[in-house]
Amino acid sequence: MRTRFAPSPTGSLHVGGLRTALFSYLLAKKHGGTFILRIEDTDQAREVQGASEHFVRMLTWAGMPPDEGVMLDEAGTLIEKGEHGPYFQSARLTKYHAAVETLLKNGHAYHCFCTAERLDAMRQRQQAEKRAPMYDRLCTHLPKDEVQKKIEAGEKYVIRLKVPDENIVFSDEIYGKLSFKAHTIDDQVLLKSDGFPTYHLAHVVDDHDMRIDCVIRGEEWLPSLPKHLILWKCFGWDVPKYAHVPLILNSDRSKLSKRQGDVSVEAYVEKGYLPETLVNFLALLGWNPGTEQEVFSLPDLVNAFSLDRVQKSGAIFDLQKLSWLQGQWMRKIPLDAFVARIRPSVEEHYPESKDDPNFIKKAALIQERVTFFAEAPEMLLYFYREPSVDMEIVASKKQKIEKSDVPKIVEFLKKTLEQIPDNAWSTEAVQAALEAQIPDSGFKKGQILWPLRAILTGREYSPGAYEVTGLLGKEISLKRLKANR
RNA sequence: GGCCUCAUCGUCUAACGGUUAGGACACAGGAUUCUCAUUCCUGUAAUCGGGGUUCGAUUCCCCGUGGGGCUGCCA
Repeated sequence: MRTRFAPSPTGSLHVGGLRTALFSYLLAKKHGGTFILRIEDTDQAREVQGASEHFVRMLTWAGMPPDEGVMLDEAGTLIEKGEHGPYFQSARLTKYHAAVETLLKNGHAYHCFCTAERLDAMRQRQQAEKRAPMYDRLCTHLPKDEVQKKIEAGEKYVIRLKVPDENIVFSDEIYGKLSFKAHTIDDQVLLKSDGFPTYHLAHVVDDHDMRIDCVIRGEEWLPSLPKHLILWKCFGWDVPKYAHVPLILNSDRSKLSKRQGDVSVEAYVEKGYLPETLVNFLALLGWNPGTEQEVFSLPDLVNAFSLDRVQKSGAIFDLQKLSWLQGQWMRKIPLDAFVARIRPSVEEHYPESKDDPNFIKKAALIQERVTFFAEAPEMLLYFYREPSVDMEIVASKKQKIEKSDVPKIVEFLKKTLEQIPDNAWSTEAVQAALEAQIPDSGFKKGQILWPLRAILTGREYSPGAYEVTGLLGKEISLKRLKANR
């Protein structure tokens, strides 16, 4: 099974593009096949420098680097690998020209010398008459010698497909039976006047050359499918399977666009989403496993994926579910990997954390409270810096603590904690000591633990009082208590 | 306008003629707990409308309605 992802290097990778790539990747891997990256750079005007490299980087980030076609070598330079290249369409011009020659020779295509002005006027007229804008085939009737004369005179021309008069019926892997009426299909331009092919020609020639078994692309291509089918037939080549994937939508159900949020994969990378999160989320957007499992790693997906469980209708990109999945994946990360990921930024904020023997324990406390790695330094602040403590927070009304009680509570905490020997200090020891003494203190557990936590962290919300006290150590804990008598 | 296409809770979706229409996110309650987060339990919430076919339609067919895509010498 050979599949491909074939983006146009006109900008950064779109989340919809990544999902199309994901489905292609999954289908290939499901069958032990090959996932190919081809670059469709036939529009010179719209090309963006560095886009191809960017695609490879994003695919690699997501865990699905191409097996064949355009990729990066160890040194990070863009290379092509594979027997069916070149994999940049701009390097395949002779192949397209040869294909066009066959079409011309067999009468499936013709030269068209119509100017942009004439075409514009024609379309306007058709619109005004409430007819579908289509090429009127003026140049189909040009005699051969006149065509020759015009070419020799240096007149600009394009090559158009001569659409035969027969209806098209086809079965898409996702949509099922599809039908198109012959007279609604336009004589598509195949070769532009600059000598470059249009998408339509290049797609068919390349997917044939590259032995693609299943073409997976966005639903927006559905209306031009009949043109492609006609081309396969004109060339006499076996038609691959086609799977058109439904669109990803904005919350107002329009095609996902930049105005309403982030559409580039890079934006999600920068925000700190894990590749696992985005891949998992995108897979579930339009596909379901048929079971109640929701959390899938890439290998899980390879195992479970099939095209027949892909949805036909577009799906709204739901940030809330994405965020929930991020939480799921954050908590799934092994502790040592989590530590490795937050370590650099934490050390940058608090250089002393580098020599902290309890760093791992502190990291463990925040792992289930963190959505993005970048939150870690802020969440660990009170371990490495003196927090400013607000008496309004310490004397919490919700915990039924009066300001006048605070000195007594602090006194109790000091007395109890001081009893713990320096070398026996630990979360467990703190817990044992406090729980043994609280019943006789005249206060409830919450009236004791809330102020302790608030004084040590300066915050309303944080990991538990025992854990914080245990990890902060006896000296600092008592120092902060004394400062807030 | 024309062509193609889609349609189940707010959102993502399951149910390929017979279910009290299921799950997840979100939301609301509750449990656990010193707070937050996590976890667990409970609840609110959907088959676009109208015709057929059938003993029986979410499911099959037709017609509406609504949405989306395409309608470029862009992809």
